Amino acid sequence: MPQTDIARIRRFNRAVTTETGALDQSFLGRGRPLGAARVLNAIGPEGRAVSDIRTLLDLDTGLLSRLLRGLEAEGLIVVTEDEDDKRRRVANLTEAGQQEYEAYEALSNARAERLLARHPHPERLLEAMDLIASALGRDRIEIVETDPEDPHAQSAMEAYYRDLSARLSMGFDPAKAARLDASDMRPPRGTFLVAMADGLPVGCVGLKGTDKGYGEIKRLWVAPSSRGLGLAKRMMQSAETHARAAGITTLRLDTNSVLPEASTLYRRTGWTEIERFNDDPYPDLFFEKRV
Amino acid sequence: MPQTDIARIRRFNRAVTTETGALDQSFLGRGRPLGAARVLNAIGPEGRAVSDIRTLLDLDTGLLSRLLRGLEAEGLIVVTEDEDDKRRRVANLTEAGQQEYEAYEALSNARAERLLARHPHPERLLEAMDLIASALGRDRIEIVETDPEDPHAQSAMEAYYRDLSARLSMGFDPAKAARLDASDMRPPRGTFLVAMADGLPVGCVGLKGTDKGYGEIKRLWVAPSSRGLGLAKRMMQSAETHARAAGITTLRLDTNSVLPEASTLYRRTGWTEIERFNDDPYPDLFFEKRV
DNA sequence: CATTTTATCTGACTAATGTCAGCAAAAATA
DNA sequence: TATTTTTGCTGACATTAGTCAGATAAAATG
Repeated sequence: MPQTDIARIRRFNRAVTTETGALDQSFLGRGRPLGAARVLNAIGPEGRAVSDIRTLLDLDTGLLSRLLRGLEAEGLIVVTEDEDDKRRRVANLTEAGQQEYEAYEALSNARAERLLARHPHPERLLEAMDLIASALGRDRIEIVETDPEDPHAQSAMEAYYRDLSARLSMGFDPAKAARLDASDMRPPRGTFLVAMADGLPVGCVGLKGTDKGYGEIKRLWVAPSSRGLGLAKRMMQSAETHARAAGITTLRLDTNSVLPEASTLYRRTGWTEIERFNDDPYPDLFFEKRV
Repeated sequence: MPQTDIARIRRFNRAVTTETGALDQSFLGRGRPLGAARVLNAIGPEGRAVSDIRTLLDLDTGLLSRLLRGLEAEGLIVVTEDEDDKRRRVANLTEAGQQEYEAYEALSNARAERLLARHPHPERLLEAMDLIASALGRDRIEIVETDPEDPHAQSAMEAYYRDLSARLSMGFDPAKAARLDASDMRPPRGTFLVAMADGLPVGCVGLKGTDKGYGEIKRLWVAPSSRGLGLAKRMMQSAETHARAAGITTLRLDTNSVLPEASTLYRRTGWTEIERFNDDPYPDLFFEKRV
């Protein structure tokens, strides 16, 4: 690796560690050791099981137990038995705990906000952050089955439509197509898969069940920050597995030649081009695959 | 700030803290507490004054003193008196210390290298890192007087030429122009200023002394990652100050209309367009300013 | 139902980090 | 030259973080 590349990464590391160091300092300003602050943050307004906190923060059982005891003594949390499994315990914020939690939130939001506010191109900065977050967490992208009307699924689809209308020169009316087939992309007929990276959607694909003897793949999308990581392939494989499980033997899809990456992917993964099989105005390429 | 922007920044923060946490873990693998490892790293192959280490790592005098004692006992460093100021002390790595230092370097380089290697667009990743490092450290950009043949100055100028030939459609031969006026951009006739952000050059400008009754501004460049921060303006102001100090009363410069940001800046900061005053083929706009 | 596993807690430590007062030598300043 | 400031060291502590070996109760397993 060239010397300057190393220097650039080093500079990034220094900048980022100073920044997180400064945030930690400001957290300490609230008079609580960092460990306790982190636990409070991990619990969050929804509450969280003790075992989850442990895996999340990678803490020793003893250490965590004592930190929880401390927060309890401060009156910030209550730890109660889990009803389903009485070995497990769940931590929840009290009224006072909520306030403390929000104070910490405000501290980090303020830093984030200041950073964005003083930057000439906030969106560029956010995109750079997305890119790096994806690069660092590439093996942490999870593909999860989601209801097509779930907010994450919706926001992924909206991004897909934005991308599409940016690439297609002709006008494009997403709202119409969107509502039409939501019900066909739910089990048991079909499914909708969202790729989640650390809580944010970075990709999606829909499997639509039909009565015409074949299933359809719809809305394959990958966020710009996560492209080139083979995510589309992973999602397609997952969709095919779901199709087989749903008893579908033939899959079809349509796409547009302004998205050459897509057709390349299809050709490389066993799809064959076929004649137009619908009268949708947007696509101009049609594929089929037996699964 | 919109909810999703916050989520994006949060995701970035999580990704980055897990990454630095993992690096810290791998540092711990060398059997030395983090504090000591950090001190060893701060000393570096060139050695460093104890007081500098203290401000760099923000350590208590007592704590640092003990950490140094520990490293000394391990035979990794020697701490000697500063010759100029006998109160101060300077830490230097021993043979064994160099080896340990390099082992730590190798650990972080390996992480950096792996990150770059597995990314589909390493250059995009590095640019994103530069952007973020600049955004985080924007008040840490320093303008320093540098010899035009210094490596930092050279690499800034090379970047300038790359930028220029990318924008100019016609061919461009930097080597010729480059060598010509290096000696005119040294005190007392002129100067060369480099904007340094945490050890890396992110901008430059040259002030060239001539015998024609005016000085010339040359090679104004700002790295893409640092654009929009008002750096060009700061560098120009600094160059003008140097010009006044060198007894120059009139400044001239040439530029090209393919760089509209540049001419806008000049017009806004008191420069007036004049007739062509040289026969250089590349520029097509000429400015003058009294200082 | 006996045994094993899981989830959590407690006590007893060790290691690491952080803080503070006081000291001594050298340098800077009045 | 007397005084103040700077630099770094040491000792004495306090706090935080991390580890480990039981102990207990509930759930899972055979």
